[in-house]
Amino acid sequence: MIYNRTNFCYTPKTWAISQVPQNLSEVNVRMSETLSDKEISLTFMKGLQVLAVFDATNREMTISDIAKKTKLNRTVVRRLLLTLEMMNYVECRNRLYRLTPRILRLAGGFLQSREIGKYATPILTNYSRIIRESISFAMLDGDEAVYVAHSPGDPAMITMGFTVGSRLPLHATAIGRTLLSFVEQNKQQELLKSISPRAYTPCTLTDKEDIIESLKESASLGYCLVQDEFEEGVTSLGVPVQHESGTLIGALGIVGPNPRFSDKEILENKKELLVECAASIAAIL
Amino acid sequence: MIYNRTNFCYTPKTWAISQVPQNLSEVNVRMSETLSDKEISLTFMKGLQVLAVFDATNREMTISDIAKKTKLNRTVVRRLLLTLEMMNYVECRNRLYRLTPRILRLAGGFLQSREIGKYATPILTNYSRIIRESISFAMLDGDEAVYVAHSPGDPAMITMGFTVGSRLPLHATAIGRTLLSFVEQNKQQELLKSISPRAYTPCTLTDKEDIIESLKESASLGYCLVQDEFEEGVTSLGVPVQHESGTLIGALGIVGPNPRFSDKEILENKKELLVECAASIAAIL
DNA sequence: TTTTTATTGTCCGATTATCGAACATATGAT
DNA sequence: ATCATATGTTCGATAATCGGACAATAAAAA
Repeated sequence: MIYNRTNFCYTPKTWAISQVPQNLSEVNVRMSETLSDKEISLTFMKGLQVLAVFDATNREMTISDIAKKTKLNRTVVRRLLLTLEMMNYVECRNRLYRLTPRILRLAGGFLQSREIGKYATPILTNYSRIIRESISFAMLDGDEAVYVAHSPGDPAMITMGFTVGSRLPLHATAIGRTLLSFVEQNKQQELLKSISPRAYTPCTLTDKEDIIESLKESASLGYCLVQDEFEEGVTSLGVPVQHESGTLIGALGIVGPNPRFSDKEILENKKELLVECAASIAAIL
Repeated sequence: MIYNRTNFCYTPKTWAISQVPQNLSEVNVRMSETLSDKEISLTFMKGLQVLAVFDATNREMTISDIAKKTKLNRTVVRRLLLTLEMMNYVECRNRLYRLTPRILRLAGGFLQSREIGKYATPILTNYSRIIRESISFAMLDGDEAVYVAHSPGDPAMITMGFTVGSRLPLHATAIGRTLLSFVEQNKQQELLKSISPRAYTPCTLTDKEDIIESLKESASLGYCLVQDEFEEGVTSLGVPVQHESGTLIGALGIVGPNPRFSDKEILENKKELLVECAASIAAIL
């Protein structure tokens, strides 16, 4: 007998409530109310947590790293990583685990859907030629805007590193504020409650009243212009992509140094083209 | 007492071996040999299977659809889908489940990694301006080439619907054959064994000897040119992206109607620029 | 080198989360 | 109305997961 388990302690599903949703704001509140806890698969949740810790800044991690970040038991993380490795979603090079291109298979169904992959992207590219700006198509995900399609225009512009999958705050960017402005009212209320507006620059609107004011303005104008609020010297323009019914699908945005947007006429022209582009995309969705 | 379980039968882990890897060729053979089956998490595997059935052609499905496709028990699929729904990775609109933008969080760590998102994409865009062609960056995943970055050049070109996450066969495309040609020898052998070359057009090389011949030619030339083999009237050009050490990272490719590649000089020029682009990308990886 | 520290690998009993047949119900087509 | 199909729900059986404990290994410090 080698193992001497004196104070063996099996802590049961307590963590299931306290720990699984990485940040509570992300979990749809209505869901957690209606869905009873036993209807869900805890192991799968943990696995998804493990996958989700790989982000832009954490590209490769050790088992322990991931265990710390996810607050999961190390041996559990290990088993999940081995599972991922066996399925070729991750690879391990001297103890550092990283995602493989196989991971795109999980998102592939979304990215390559007819709507986005096949139709939206070409339209974006088309208009980016006309407007001579890099156009992004973002959708609402929790309290963030997510780029789901992107037409790189000016190479200098995308050096900021925004690509498909990039996430932006809703309150400080034009594309985000557009989403916030044109989303259905009750969702807007909910989001406004949940977000805590961080000041990216001294210009960032952090007071919720101010933000609401800006949203109202955008709603009446049909577009949103944000200057210096996410990055100083940078202006962004956003327009909504809506169904005929008015329901929000997403938003288009262009970004550039302030001077590009200073001329009223040019701005107006860009806006109109962007609106046209949004209509084209809405039409095929 | 309502329930009358006469012939209750609990079929245990038999499926774990027989059914989990959706197609066996995809599972790294060495893995399944070294990794014992109890070191992996079966529930997580099933969850990943469920996510993976969402692809370009199956964008929204019912629980039963997914159960059939994954060959998993319906109630199991249901539980997994509810888990995904609770975590906002899928949404359900009148019984049809579909992926949400949240899914990009799983792939985000890959797409936005410094290498690909921040550096590679701008370089691609840059060179696509110079070459005046849409350039794609693909990596090897199993027996397919996966687009991990893409610079849409000519809008007409990408109407084919290839975007990030798209998958191409290795044997019938230039970018795929480039990967196959420049990958390490034993991996090449392995892949050649596993693939069964489908004839996409009458021109497609389906005889493995012929393919090997073509691979050798590409290896000596340093690039790969494939005409009419994936789609008639279409030519594609591929060059490898390699570390200084020679290890393959991925491949760049451009695609277009045959006439674009017919002029020897223009072709040579495009090739050289593409090689240059590949070197730039290799340098920052 | 040796010591220390951190990370990883492995074991295996305890126990719970998962499984899935069975039944009930809802939906939709003919 | 009838049939067919999809979904919701239950609950006992049990197999998969959990995780503390220890060993082995690697990395860092003395």
